[in-house]
Amino acid sequence: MPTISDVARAAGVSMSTVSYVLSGRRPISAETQARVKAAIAELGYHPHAGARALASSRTSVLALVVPLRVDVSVPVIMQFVTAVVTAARTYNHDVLLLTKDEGTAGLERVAGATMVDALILMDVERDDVRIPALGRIKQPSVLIGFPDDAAGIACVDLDFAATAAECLGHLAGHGHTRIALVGPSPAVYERGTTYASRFLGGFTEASERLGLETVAHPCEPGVRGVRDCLAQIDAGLPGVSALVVHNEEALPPLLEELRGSGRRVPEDLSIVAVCPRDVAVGLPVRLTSADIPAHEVGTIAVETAMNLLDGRRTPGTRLLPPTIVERDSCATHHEEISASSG
Amino acid sequence: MPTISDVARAAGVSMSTVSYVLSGRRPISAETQARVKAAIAELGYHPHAGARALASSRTSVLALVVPLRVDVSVPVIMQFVTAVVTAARTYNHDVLLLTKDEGTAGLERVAGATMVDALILMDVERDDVRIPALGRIKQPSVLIGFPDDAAGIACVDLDFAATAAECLGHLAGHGHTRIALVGPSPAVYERGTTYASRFLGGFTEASERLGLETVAHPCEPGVRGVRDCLAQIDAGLPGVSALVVHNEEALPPLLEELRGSGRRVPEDLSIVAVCPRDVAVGLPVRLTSADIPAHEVGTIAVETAMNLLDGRRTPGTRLLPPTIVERDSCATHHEEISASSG
DNA sequence: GCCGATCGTCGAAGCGCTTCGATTGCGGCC
DNA sequence: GGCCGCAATCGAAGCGCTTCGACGATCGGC
Repeated sequence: MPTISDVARAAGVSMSTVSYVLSGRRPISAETQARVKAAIAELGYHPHAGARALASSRTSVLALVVPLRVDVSVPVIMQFVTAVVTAARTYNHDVLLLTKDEGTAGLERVAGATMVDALILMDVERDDVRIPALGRIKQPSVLIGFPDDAAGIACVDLDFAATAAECLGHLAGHGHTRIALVGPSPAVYERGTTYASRFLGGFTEASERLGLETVAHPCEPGVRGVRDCLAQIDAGLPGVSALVVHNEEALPPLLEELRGSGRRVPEDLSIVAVCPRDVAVGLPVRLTSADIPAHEVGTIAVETAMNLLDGRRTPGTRLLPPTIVERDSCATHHEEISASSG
Repeated sequence: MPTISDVARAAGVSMSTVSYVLSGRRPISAETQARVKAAIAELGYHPHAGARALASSRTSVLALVVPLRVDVSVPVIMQFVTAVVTAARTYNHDVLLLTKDEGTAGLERVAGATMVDALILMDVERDDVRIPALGRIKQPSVLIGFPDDAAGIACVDLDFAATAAECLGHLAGHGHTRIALVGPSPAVYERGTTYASRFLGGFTEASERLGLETVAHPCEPGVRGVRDCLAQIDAGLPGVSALVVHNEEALPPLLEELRGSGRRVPEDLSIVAVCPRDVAVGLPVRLTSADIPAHEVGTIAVETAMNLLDGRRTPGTRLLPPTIVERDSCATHHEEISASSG
């Protein structure tokens, strides 16, 4: 492994000149730059990350804390991860992968050891124990999600309240007045993952504002969960004509169950789902959906981290506006057609 | 951030003594150890990772190269990742996440910069360009998967050939003689991911050995892919009574399609799937399956990397034996019952 | 009662890099 | 024509840690 002084010797300059060519922090003449770069290429020189980190206290590594065994769909998590890693690379950073179940210890380890420049945390909970830990750390951090007290912390997420309102608005615009929410599994609410309650809050609020009749039920995973949830909905709101589904995992069994019981989508029941685009189009019925903009959220999280690193102040909170894409799961509702009761 | 010399001063010893307490490389008296540890705890000292890497040329970081947008199911990838991260932690290592689409550059970057101690690569292809790159790198590496020329490279994977044989054996044991393979999507074969061809090879070989009548077809993703694949199978092997499905993503639409066309599982058609346990039990019919031991593979990959780091020679290749778990998708076949033709 | 081993500890030399003065030419200005 | 200022480069001082050789003290053996 050649070192910077090998390069310097080969190029006939001093170590510091090589360093400045690499960092661009001081002007170096074009000819010298060329010689240095040639030497670097010829020797196959790579600066030693540890030495660099030691001297500059910059690591070019971002920590990403991902949830492991959670109730949120794995492909969605992976989309966030992909987005973060890709965005990080555009800033010449790599990503160190931590798991949420290491809790506070993982954060303190990588931060204390100066292994990373900044941290990005996914799956933030209402009263997340990791939030106070972030205060004890010298590196900046960005949350994907939203704790109860987001004061002074950079957060990025989809505006779930607005998304819920948008879904209801869309259905109301199609003449639906009796609408049910199929929510995430109860475990998600219990854990205090706030996207669930933010969505529910937006749903309730918009329901009142629009004068709709609605019910909301969480939905356990699996076929049985879906069946139970549908039963509760039918019992609580007879004649329901549309569903807002905020639960990716429930979608396949839900569609299957509806089909099995002879309810056609969208003729008998309209659906608006909240899910990534690809799951919306991958199902038997192409679903009208509010997109989960994982890529955008991940990218913004990294950008925010970089801004923080450069000392730029950034808006504490970024709530991305929802986008509803119309597909084949929403029909216009006419009162008489579905005047049934369950 | 306190440094080792702060700790030394606080404990009234020299820096080197602190270092030896931490590393255990030289004997230090119990009292001294106690004082040093107390000082460490009190000051909240964490060794600086960069400084440590510089002085010891050990980083305590493993690189993990994951495929991003591939045709292999995301949850399965995530299981490997989880296993690797968890196992790495038991060896006090962290994991740097690289994406396969960075290709050779990513490997060279992290290896050249001495950011990691060893590399673990997933989704290895027949003639993977990354293999030669590994030779130019000073760090050891472990493959999850199997290239054509595995000579001298540490590889870990499920024994897919044996798995295929086991699946056929299981079905043959239930009296089935006309069996079709629903393979991965054609893209997987084209990419040269060898697990597909190893499975197919094992399938063909066992089919002949057992005197079975079989066909094999790749299966495109989605409902249409499944439909086409089934049509081809019915045309090519009329009266087929069992399916071996080596394609997790196809399972849900496959079951749905069968149900839609009135073919019951297992009464009319038996199925053995190759997939992780949780997808096997999460479907409408609990599938008899050959497990994909992601956790075990990931763990062994990390162990192997650690052995390599410690200079221990390890068996170049680890092929894990298959395990078939019987569930509800396999029925005993009686000639007369399914004497139909398509 | 002396010698060599052994144990526990210290000091100092790096590891490879960044960065902050300092230094050297040079052209332009009064 | 001397001086100032700038552009381009160099030298050296660390950054925080590991590790090797050295050293004093203790101890058993003869």
